[in-house]
Amino acid sequence: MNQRLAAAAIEASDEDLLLEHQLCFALTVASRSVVGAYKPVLDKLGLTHPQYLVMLCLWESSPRSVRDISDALAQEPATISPLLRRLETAGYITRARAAGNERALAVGLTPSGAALRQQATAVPGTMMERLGLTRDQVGQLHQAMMDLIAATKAAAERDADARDAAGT
Amino acid sequence: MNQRLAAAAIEASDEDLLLEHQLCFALTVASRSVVGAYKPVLDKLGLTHPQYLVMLCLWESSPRSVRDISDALAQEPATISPLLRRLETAGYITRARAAGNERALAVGLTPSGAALRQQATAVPGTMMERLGLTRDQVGQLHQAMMDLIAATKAAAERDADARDAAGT
DNA sequence: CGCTAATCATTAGCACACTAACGATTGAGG
DNA sequence: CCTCAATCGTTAGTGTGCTAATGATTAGCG
Repeated sequence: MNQRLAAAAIEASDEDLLLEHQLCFALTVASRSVVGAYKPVLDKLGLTHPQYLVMLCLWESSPRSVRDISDALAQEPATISPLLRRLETAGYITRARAAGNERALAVGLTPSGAALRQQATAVPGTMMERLGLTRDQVGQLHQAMMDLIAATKAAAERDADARDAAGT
Repeated sequence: MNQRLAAAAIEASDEDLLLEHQLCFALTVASRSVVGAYKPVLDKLGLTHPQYLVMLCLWESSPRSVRDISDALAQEPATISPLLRRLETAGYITRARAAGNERALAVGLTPSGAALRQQATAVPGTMMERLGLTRDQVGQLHQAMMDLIAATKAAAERDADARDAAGT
């Protein structure tokens, strides 16, 4: 029965290849569009969107390591590293060796970076208003995205398991 | 009344700055994760995800101009241009001057590029299965993304109008 | 205690994605 | 006709984002 459903679900139709039907396409465009909608707002703070996310991260807790930040943002340390360098140049963060662990970095806030939080408090509300979204709508979309992320994670783990089994 | 609702909607709360509450964050992670989930599948076709979208575009209609493709994919021509060069190197597309308009380009499919469509027909179904999504779920998410895109477009137009008014 | 494996951050190399600036071609108005 | 503005594609420059490789440090295990 599950077999039949699965078979039915993956039955290929020519219409499935239409660009306009692709969820992945709609998703990437939505992501780029929403990030783009943040631009005029974040420009006032002198931040790009990825940099804004790093600052949110540090306003919640600091100092923290590069690995810690990269885990929180679901990105590779290699992506975060140059980003932090730019934030340091901008004068918002400090980068020092962690006490008691010379290989880890302690990424902290400068007074300027800490002060920026005050201006940033207005950003989420401004964006909801700009996009004409209610808190409920944001919450529902957020949940839908989290479910999608969980689905990709499950797929990645199945792939990893399959690789392990093959490698055995 | 609308004023009161709007005011209530944008009332800033400290919790709004929590990374975990940001729709934009969930959206970017979801986008990267889903694109990442395509990677093992598209690797078999020798395509990156953006390249896959260009091919979908051309399988629907070709030859077409760079401008036409960039409009269909909601991207800048400057982004598409080097992407097309790589697809040409891969042997999937041709780039020739358009008949009757020497400045436009006619981007077409090679036999190899046209043949690739057969293998690609399995991709959407494979991805639905990989992510454990039904057609209904995909449709609902797709609609939610389209609504979000429309909201950002409306915001961008308001910004443009405001600029025009200021420039007057 | 000492060696080996794991962890941490960075760099290099590739591919997007954007804005701005540029040369080439075309169209539209005088 | 003919100039001038608009359109087309490309390039340059900046900023992500990834994988792979590297050097430095630490931890774990004999």
